[in-house]
Amino acid sequence: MSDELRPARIACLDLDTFFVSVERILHPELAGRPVVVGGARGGRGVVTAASYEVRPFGVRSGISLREADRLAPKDTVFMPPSHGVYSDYAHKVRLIAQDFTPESRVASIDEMYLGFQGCEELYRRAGDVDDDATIERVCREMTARILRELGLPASVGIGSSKTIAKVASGVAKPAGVRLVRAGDEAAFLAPLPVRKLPGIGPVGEERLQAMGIATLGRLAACRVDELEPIFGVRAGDLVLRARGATDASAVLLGRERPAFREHDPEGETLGSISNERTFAEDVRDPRDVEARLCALVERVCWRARKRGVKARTVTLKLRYADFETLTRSRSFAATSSELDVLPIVLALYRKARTRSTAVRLVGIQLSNLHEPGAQLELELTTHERLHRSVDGIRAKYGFDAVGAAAARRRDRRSDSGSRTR
DNA sequence: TCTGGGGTCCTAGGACCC
DNA sequence: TCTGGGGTCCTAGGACCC
Repeated sequence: MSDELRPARIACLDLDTFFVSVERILHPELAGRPVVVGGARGGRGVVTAASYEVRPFGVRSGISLREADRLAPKDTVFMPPSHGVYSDYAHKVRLIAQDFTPESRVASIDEMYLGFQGCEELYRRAGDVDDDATIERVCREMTARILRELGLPASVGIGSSKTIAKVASGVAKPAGVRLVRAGDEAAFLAPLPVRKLPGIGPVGEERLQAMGIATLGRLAACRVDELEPIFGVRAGDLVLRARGATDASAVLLGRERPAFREHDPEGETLGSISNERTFAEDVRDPRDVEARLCALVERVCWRARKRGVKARTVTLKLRYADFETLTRSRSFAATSSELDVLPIVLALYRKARTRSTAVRLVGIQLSNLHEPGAQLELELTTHERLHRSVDGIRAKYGFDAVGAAAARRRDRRSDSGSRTR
């Protein structure tokens, strides 16, 4: 069979309860104990990862920490996430995976796709006649090595498209490998609930439920025009994928997630940069809110400069205590300086904050990003010179080492006197 | 279920231009 | 004499993913 006709062989490598697994490496005494990563017990956030020990009690990622506290056994350990450490481990996993195939795409911190078409000869042993079984064996060797060298359990799904591989990896958990052979896709998907298909979330699930469609088999039998009112232009794609079709992205593995993209050769989209913060307690005083906005603007602008991009649009996000959420955005000449962005953000905020209700969350997003051409030293504005020196210090000591927001944080700490050295 | 934080992509109306 | 059509940008909101 030629390369064009041979069905793609794609593996989805997914780390099991990744954040929990890393915490257990750092804190071996957590092994076998119920663990929730997300924040302090009863805090304001949500669960980002729950160990298998607490799942039978209904604790899963996405539920509030308060709810998790109510459901979980008393000896459950709650801990805040340490994202920097998780990134380090994710990187080590990627290096191991790349030993097995040169074709890989990072999908998120704990998930990647691997292409195996064309590798079969490399891995075939004497007597091997079944290439699917060969790749399945290789994937088991890969997860065994990740467990042995890093201590991280992982699962793998193998199929003819990213969708099939992804769904199969979910079925394989925990610590399993699930192969779906070419031709078996529709039968594999049919009994699964619609929610298992990437692209169908809580809203889509509910709307399908209202139409009496609960399984992917039923969805696969739908006509596209029946689903267009619900899913719009995505209807056709969803039906095809529910039928197990191999989409165009399957062979090429698609693009990397823009969050992990270095830059964009075509120059059409560079994604966005955002930071948002839910306050430990709702904030009523507008000046306090403005101080938090200032810190967020500083942070996103710093990240933009690190990436070497300038933004043409800023979006303010405001969530009141009663959860009413609004966004306000403004476009302007491309910049990556908080000295340009902050006045715009403050004007947006003062206009948008029409209620006296306390504020729960603020967020800042930079979008409409552009890569400026190389600049001569002489062309740098005063602002840009200032940022260069500040960012140089941050490169050594981190974001919080210097800056207006950092100064205010230090003030607050010494004011409260709660911090001792 | 009193609901995080980082993203992507889609929709839809209005402005503005040709 | 109230009237076109297409293209593109801006703005606001929402679904979804991990």
